[in-house]
Amino acid sequence: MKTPVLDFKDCGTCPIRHRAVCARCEPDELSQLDAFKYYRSYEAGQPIIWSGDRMDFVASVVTGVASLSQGMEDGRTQMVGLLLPSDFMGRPGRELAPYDVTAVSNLTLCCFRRKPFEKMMADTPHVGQRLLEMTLDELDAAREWMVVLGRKNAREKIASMLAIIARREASLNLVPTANEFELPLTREAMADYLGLTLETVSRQMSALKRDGIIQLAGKRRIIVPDFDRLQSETGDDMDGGMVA
Amino acid sequence: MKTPVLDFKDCGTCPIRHRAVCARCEPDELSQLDAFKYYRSYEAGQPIIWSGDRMDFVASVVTGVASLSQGMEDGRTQMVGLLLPSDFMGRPGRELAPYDVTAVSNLTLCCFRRKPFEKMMADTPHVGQRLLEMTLDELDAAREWMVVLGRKNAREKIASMLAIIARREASLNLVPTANEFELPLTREAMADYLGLTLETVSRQMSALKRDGIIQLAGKRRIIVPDFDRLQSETGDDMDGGMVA
DNA sequence: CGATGCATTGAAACTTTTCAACATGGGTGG
DNA sequence: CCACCCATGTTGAAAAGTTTCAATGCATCG
Repeated sequence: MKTPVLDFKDCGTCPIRHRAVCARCEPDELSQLDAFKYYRSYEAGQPIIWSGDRMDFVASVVTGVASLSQGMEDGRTQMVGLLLPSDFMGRPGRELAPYDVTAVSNLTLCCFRRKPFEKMMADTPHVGQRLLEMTLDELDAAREWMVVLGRKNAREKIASMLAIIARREASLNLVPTANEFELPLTREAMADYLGLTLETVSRQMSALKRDGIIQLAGKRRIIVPDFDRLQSETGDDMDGGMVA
Repeated sequence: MKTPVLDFKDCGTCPIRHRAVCARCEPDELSQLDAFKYYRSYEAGQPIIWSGDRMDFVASVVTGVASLSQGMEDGRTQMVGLLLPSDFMGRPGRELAPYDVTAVSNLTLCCFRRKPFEKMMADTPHVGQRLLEMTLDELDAAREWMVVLGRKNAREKIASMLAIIARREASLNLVPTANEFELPLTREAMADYLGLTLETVSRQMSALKRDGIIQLAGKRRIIVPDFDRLQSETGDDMDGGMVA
């Protein structure tokens, strides 16, 4: 498999230009960023960072999906974040990575050397402001996920995950809901995301298929004939559910 | 019961002065804040905000404990945040509250009217910078909690909660670990925090007591004879566990 | 074509929940 | 002042849901 070599010399053609941490940068600020940015690509499954590693960069996900996960020493693993295009990785001011970061699918990052990025944040308030907005959104997402982990049963967990991925997929493509999409996770990754075993994930996927909530085309492509029906399996409030 | 009337005219005597969102404000900025701040107190158990309410203020917790929780319409509830002194409540730019907020213990808030606070954030970058730091810390805490919810068993969950509360208690009092502290939560609140039923919480508390990991003085006061022993019940790595 | 990695399915074991009864302990009103 | 009451907490036993262990299926890759 050949890793595609990216060559976005120009932020103007960047697919995440309007949603990433640089969303509100002016042309001169983009060229400032350009001075200390570089792209890196990873193949599906490759590790990007191990917990405890020194991290000299922060980055935006340009294409693909990455996971943040935390391991317990006896081997149990919990995914604590799923980074989709435009999401931000790393923390300004932090030397050591607190989580394992893995490329879930083929992935391209737009990396910024950490020190100059921190300097830019100090000098250019709206970069920090944008990062604050994004961090608050991530905190909301993390809290929504806490409800899934703490209070939903296995079927509701699976349905919730599918609904969330479908919605995010749709929002990237600027359509209301995606009724067909590629599931970027293995069964094991889903299990780590949902706090289940991979067998339970497999069983519940089969059950949702058997009940006609979803169809599978191959192992990874999901078809949702009726999004409301999927939504009603999540256990969430039908309408008011989403945060304002 | 009489609600104590607070009268911190002066930020100089404020117990959270050095940790809250205003930590890095200069005297002139504090007097700016003073123009649109006010204190409110609540008794243990009182609701502060219901999900969906209009929220015209943001606030710092001065004393006491508040909870953020999300309900599912069938009655299941998951606590998604526990706000201790110096923690920030509300989101600049957001009109409607996404969670129920409840005073867990007697509570005093230092409230700022939202609009002027937003203006101040725009004009005074370091307020936003401080809020970004605090939000990133909260995100870390939320992710740590996701591991607890997703991968730990009931005993580990209880031990984790006790260890975390003991540590936060200690850090407020500037001592390394608190080996005796007041547990501010009812069994039901603990259950909502941990994604368990209150019966399971009760059983595991009894088990930890039976095994000598903790002692109970009354219903709420917890004594931890050996903090390492408690820590070893959490399932976490002994030392490297804490994020850098 | 056999090996390897991922996924599915079954049955037994285990953990947590559910339902129900009982305990405790402060407060209130007789 | 005491009895009773209500909220909170504890404990037991059966039921339910999830995990564990084990076998099998299916596709891809060398």
